Amino acid sequence: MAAAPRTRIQNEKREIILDAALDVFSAHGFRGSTIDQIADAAGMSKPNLLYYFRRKEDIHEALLSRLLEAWLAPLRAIESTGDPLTEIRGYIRRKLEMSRDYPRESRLFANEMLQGAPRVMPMLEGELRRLVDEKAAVIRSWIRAGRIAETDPYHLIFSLWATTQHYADFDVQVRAVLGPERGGDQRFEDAARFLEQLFVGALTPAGK
Amino acid sequence: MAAAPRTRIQNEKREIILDAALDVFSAHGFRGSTIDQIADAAGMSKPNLLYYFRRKEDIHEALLSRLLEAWLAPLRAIESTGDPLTEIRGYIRRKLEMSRDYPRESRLFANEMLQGAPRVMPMLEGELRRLVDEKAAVIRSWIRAGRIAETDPYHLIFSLWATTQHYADFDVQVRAVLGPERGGDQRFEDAARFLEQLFVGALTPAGK
DNA sequence: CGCAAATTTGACCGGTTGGACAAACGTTAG
DNA sequence: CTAACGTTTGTCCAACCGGTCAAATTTGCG
Repeated sequence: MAAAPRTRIQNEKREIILDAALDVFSAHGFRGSTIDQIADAAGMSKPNLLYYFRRKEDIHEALLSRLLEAWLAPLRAIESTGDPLTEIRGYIRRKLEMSRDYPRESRLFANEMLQGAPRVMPMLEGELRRLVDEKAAVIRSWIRAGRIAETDPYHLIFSLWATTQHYADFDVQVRAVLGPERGGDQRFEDAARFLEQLFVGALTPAGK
Repeated sequence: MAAAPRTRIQNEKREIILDAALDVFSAHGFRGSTIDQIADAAGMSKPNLLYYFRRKEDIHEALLSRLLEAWLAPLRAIESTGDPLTEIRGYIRRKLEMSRDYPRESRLFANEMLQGAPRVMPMLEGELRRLVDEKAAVIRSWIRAGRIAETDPYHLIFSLWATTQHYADFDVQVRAVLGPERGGDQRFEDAARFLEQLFVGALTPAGK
């Protein structure tokens, strides 16, 4: 495996291309995007772009593999040794920050899911599944210890994903419904407050 | 407005085309789908398909307008006169049934959102926004009457949408994580149980 | 049946798309 | 300075795409 040596310009231009491609792919999906669109957005000619990435799919692949790393990080950060409700609140906050700061990445992932995950299926069935199994076991141990209410750990995780990613993937809808006055930047703070209340409220054990 | 008279064959074939197009559009989005793909899936030649729908966009438009009606119905069905927690449980059940029985429609809508809602923006800012405002007022009246806990009605609605639609839009991921044994049909029953617990648990007023 | 209207098909068209290629242009290290 | 290497561009191509059209076929009705 000889590592391809990269020049300074190569590193810069590849970064510009990936950023432009993220715009395009996250909005139109792989098939719905064209190399010309990406080249335009990157401010270069199509042949020039193809000098840095030989095929359209190479760009998409680079984006996805980079995304998947960042995708699992917040879940991995949940510690079995911490206070359960604090850990979950922290997870909500991290995922919500990702929706606010990296909405295009979230939409790229959503696009991949809608298409049936043709390119990331092995990762879903492998790495992701193992990680979720592991964290589900942690949640179950919290339940057994009476530190959170009895609940289905898998569907709890799905709900955390769904509610937080919603603010990136369905951003247009959220903003349209809230209107200009309530749809400003503070919608993420409102969401954080609401979601912490929702999950903490439902997970606080009956005793307390 | 002269209603275009339709023959029996026209009604049947248009239905077949719309069904095939729903398959294709919901997986690849508008730009990522081709007339040939749809014609193939519908079992007819491209010119034949274009005899029933003159333009690709006409098919997409027909699907969307049909979808939007069904989309608002469950929310509309929430009655201010009913028992709050029963109404919300019913809403969860109806939305979850839609995710189970009409996942392609959900994905078509999700695709439209990811693309920035170019074709349904007026509906989001008009009809949808008005309806959500109306139901948010209902929820607020429940809160004022002390029948459910204090909460943000808009983000509550977003969470209900997100959690229920997740089982259609991210179906691949849900099935991959649950695996073959737990990812069978009963995942919707498990989800219903979990979500009712989640929202009822968080919304039950402090007194009770 | 027999005929008009509805349906289906194959051939075709102009524009777009992903990608190849060689020539021109820049950069940089000796 | 200059040769070698890295970068950029214009041109080109075959496949694909949305859509047209006229001819052929089928259907429904008196």
